[in-house]
Amino acid sequence: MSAARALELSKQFKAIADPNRLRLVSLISSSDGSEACVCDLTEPLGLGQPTVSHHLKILVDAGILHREKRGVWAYYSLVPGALNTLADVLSESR
Amino acid sequence: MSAARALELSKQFKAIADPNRLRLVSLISSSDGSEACVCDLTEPLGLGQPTVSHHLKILVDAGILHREKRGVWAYYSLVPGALNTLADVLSESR
DNA sequence: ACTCGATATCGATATCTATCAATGTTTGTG
DNA sequence: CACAAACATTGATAGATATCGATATCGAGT
Repeated sequence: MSAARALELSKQFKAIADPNRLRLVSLISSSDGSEACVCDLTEPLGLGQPTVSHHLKILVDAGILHREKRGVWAYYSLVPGALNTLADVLSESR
Repeated sequence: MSAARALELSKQFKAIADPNRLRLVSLISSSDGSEACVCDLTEPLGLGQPTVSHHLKILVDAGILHREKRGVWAYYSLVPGALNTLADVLSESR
């Protein structure tokens, strides 16, 4: 694996290598319609709103979540295939 | 996903969420006999021996690598199934 | 236009992390 | 036993990160 490829992948793995962000991804994927807004996510995580927004931004910047603003609410959903790419990397190194 | 489970998984994801450690796993898995000693890993990574030992320890502590001392050399290999578990977690959240 | 509610951004801080130089430990060899 | 090689550990430091409080932005309704 090239250093460049490793750096690229590590950015995505870093994004999910946090307990609260893992729970965010899990909560969103199991939400109704596979999307959720920030207000639905602060309470189950026990974190403040700015902190949740911060984590969501990291996941969006890493290409793992998609953000769609509808009215006052921001809806977050999984980017199709993003996690599969990471899963494949791990599966290939068995 | 429970907070405890998320914390447990995040420790393993943190272990591989580093470009040098991703390359270590890749190098080891593609090595002859699927194992490598520290002396084989410092040069391709361009890191010092203590730094490589540090990264390997993190991967061992996370349950991703196995360490076997034979003579003066320490041979590192993948723990069977460890990466598959992580891959499955990602696949389940599609 | 004004206000309110939802979300994002900013600033600060405490904690963690990666790296290296130096040193310690262990194993094989003469 | 002394020495050398492979590896681990320690100490120090610079950089990254998580969290929070305060503030800014943005859209909806009155």
